[in-house]
Amino acid sequence: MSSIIRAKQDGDELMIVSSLDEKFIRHYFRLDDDLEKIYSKINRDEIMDSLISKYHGLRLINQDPWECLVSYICSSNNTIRNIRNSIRKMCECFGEKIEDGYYSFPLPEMLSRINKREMEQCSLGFRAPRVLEIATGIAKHEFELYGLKDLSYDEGRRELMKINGVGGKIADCVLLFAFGKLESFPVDTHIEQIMDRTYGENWKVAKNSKKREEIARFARTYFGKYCGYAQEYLYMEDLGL
DNA sequence: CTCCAGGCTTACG
DNA sequence: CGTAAGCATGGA
Repeated sequence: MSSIIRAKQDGDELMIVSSLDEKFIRHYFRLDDDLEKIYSKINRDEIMDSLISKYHGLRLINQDPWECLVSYICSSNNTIRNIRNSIRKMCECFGEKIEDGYYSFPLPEMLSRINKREMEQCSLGFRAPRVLEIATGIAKHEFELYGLKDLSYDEGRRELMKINGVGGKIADCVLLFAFGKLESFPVDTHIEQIMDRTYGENWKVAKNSKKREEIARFARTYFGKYCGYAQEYLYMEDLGL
């Protein structure tokens, strides 16, 4: 599906120019989410209350699962800047040209035919073979990524973590940003630091690898079933936009 | 030069 | 079980 969406907002009026139908647009931008209801659930303290005021209207999106999965495989031990550059290069090199300067995200079938040498221009480092491997697996129908939408959060997470290069954090990102599992609470380095300095030690772990799991578990009980939205607002504050 | 970045895998006790 | 090195690349 290669198509451009042009969007701008004037006050509370959203203008969309696209060849895609309204149903897709509403789904992609999650326009039918009842934000006030979600706010009332996650608004547990003054901190979240101020974030809700500051970023009022901020929504999650329903990204394509394949694009989302590859993007976060590329995020492993990497900077946001390098991730964006790598994704852009993959689109330019292996995607389809839509307009001047606009390229679609390459499909699994395309990337499955790319060799390591051709992939080097994307600067993916040790992540490149992981991307090519899962592209091949999906192209050959050995892994049914799009079938995961019908699974529960826990089931989907187990399946995603079977993929080489996908652990708990990346699985949580795909579940939240592509499959709309709002009970997902991805904990990366940023969120870990935010949670440490904002919510102290509501979890008991010295400093082992299970700490992030414990933070996510706390967040789920603290913010509730829409904690994914809480994560988005916390992360937004850390980006400092 | 060293250290770290929207982590994960593997090796070793 | 648990912890720690290693991983490619680019920027501070």
